[in-house]
Order: sequence, then C-alpha cells, then structure tokens
Amino acid sequence: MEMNISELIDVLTQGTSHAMALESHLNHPFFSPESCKLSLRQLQSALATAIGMTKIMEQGRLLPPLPQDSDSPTSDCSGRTFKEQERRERCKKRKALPRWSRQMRACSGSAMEGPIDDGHSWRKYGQKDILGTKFPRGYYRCTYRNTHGCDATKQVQRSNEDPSIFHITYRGDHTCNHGLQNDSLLSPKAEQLQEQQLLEIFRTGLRVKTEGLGSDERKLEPSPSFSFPPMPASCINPDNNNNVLCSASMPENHMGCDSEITAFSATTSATSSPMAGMDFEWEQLLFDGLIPFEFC
DNA sequence: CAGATTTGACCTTA
DNA sequence: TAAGGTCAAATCTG
Repeated sequence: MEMNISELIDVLTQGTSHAMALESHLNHPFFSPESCKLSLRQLQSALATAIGMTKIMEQGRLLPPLPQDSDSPTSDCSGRTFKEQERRERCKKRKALPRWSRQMRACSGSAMEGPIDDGHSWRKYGQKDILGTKFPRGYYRCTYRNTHGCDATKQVQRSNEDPSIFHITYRGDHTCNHGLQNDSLLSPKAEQLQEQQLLEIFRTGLRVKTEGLGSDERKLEPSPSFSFPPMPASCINPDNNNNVLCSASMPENHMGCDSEITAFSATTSATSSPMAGMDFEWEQLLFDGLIPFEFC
C-alpha cells in the first residue's frame, strides 16, 4: 500500500479539527449530545486511521525486500538460506511487537467451546502443552497475515482454576482492515492515546455543577452528552452481561508502565444506555481522581 | 477443492 | 538443555 507523510498529516489535521469541534460543542451551553458523539467518533476514527497508517509505514521501513522466490534454497554469502534469514527476521520482529493480555470468560452457551468472538478472524497455527497448565495453549494468527501482511497473533490459555476463563495474550495490532469497526481490539497504547485526548478535553473544558446534589458524590452522573472510548467486545457483549470478566495487563512493562486494569464485572455498572459499560470508566476516572473537578 | 485445523518436528531463547 | 513458539505436511470440513 502506497502511503506518505502528507496523507498522514491530512488525517491528523482532520483529527485536530474534530477535536476542536468537540471542544466547542462541549463549551457551548446548548450543544447537542449527538453532535458531540459524532465529533468524538470522527476523532476516534481519524486517530485509528493515523495509527494504522503509521504502522504500515513503519513496517515498510523495517522490512527488507523479500527475495523473488523465498522457497528457493539459495544461500547468501554467509551460507544461510533466505528462508532461514526470513525466519530470523520474523523472530526479531515478533519480539519487538507490543504484547498485552486479557481475560475472557466463555459465553454461557458455549462454556467449553472457547472464548467469545473478539471480532477478528484468527487462524490456528499451533497448540502446545505448557508446563504447569491443565489445558494446552493455542496459537493463533490473523487470517489475513499472508494477504495483508497483518502480524497480529494471539495465544489462548484456558485457566487452571476456572476452565471457563481464558487468558488471551495478543501480540501486535491488526494492520488489516477486517476487524471491528469499533476499534475494540486496539492495543492498550492506542486505547490510551484516545483516553489521553479525552482527558485533556475534560481537563480544559469540564465544569461540573453540584448545586442541590448534597454531599454524596457518588450520585454524580456524567452529562449525557459525553461518550467514551469503546470497550472491548467482551465487555459489551449484549448477549451475556453476566459473563463479562475483563481485564487487561501489560506483562512486559508495555508502554513503560506496569499498571494492570483490574478485572471487573459490567453487571454492576450496566445501564440502559447504548454505551453501557462506559459509565464504569466514568466512575473510575471520577473516583481515581484522574479528572480534576471544579465544584462550583 | 480451498481454506482451516491438527500435530510432530524443528527452532529460539533463557 | 528444557520449555515455549512456529512451521508445514497431513488431515479435516464445508
């Protein structure tokens, strides 16, 4: 795919204008919630596009051109075949890929069949018995690896203690465009980028009036005009709210941060809102003190 | 028959 | 050197 910096700048510029639109909507006394959501969606979409473009560009920069026929047993001057070299390059690249994990509980209807669909198309390429585990670990890669060069992989390990829980470790973001439309499997880094932008908007533009609310801060509710980054598909599975158990962690100090998102149940925060699950993050941000509130 | 899965062999890493 | 990760031929499935 042909891609250049100016295209990337265009996308980022669009994102900036969407952010400005969102900010002006937030500051306007009679802004429409729908227009806020629209601006936010456009902003998220621009960010996701920019991230994808950056990754593709980075891939193009890192990968040396492959030999015409990688199956041919020809060797380079070191006596190593191209196939062996390719394999080593893959290993190096794989090691550099970001890695993060999630826990998912199997759907009630398919408790023993595997975790719920995460929206991407995976192809199993291996299975291995792992020391100290009752169940074998499954190795999956993106179905579109060959056609789109998508290097995303995941490992699925069934929990020893609770076989209905699957520990899923993802590696690399999808560079193919066959995934979900809602960015539900963005890496924590990409999710954090989105959250940082939102937090900045909140910090600069948010004022909460508490007149008449009394002292019970927990009764505070976000303005309906706000929306939040999409939750992982597993967390908003409409068929199975009771089974939602979702956590994310970054086992290798991913992003230079060893924080871990504690497992939680969406059932405690589920609302009739179409953005059910978002309320939880709102409350987390509130009570974790991440958003500096000014009480009038 | 094409694409997905299985599984033993092989490679890499700690 | 053992354990984890991947490859690739054989097999299965729709």
